[in-house]
Amino acid sequence: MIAPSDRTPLPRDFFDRPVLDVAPDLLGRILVRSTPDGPIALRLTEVEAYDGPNDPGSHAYRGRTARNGVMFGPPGHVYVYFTYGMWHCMNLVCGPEGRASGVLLRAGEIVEGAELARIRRLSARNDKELAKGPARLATALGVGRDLDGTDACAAGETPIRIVAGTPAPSHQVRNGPRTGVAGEGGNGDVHPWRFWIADDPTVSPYRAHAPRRRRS
DNA sequence: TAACCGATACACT
DNA sequence: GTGTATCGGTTAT
Repeated sequence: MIAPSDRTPLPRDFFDRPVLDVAPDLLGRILVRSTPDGPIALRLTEVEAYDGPNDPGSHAYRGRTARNGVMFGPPGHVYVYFTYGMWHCMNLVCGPEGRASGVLLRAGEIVEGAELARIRRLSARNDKELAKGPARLATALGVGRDLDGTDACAAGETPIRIVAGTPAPSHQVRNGPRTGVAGEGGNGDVHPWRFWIADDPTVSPYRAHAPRRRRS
């Protein structure tokens, strides 16, 4: 169950900070997804920061487009993108409006509504896999492009909100190169902006960027 | 119009 | 644990 104190979304000020401050602070927080069938709550265990203007790994790096427009808007809103022609991934917009920074939600532990998540994640072999990976997380929560631009800080029965939860103590926070971003993880390791909770079984395995095989 | 992007499932070892 | 097949949307040309 969600405690009454957990019904209040984190304020917009929480997200209106440098993305590298927000990202680790999101670990241990609870994402509450309201669906017609009931709520699903997820404790965040792994995130990645993307800093629009400086960050070649960010969708916003090349400027504003129809797809990434939400990233350029006010903080505390949800940016959802479609990838691999099959899946969605979910981000939270951070920093001041126009900065186009965001945090990709990579993994978490379902703490309420697991029965609803299991229906969407039939291939998961156990509950730890329900949201282990960004597309799995979005699938488990039933998040698609229709939720792009949702305000996660709004009051009332919103589709998505982030509540305080129990922030991960800093001594349990680890960071390292981001998954699947070109140039990271090798000698470069220029952006060790993946943050996770140490030893948490729901954190996704690290995979270096796979070089593309030339199309024949 | 075509190149490019990228997370997962599953088969296999 | 490793290798491979899978796709539609986005962007630049």
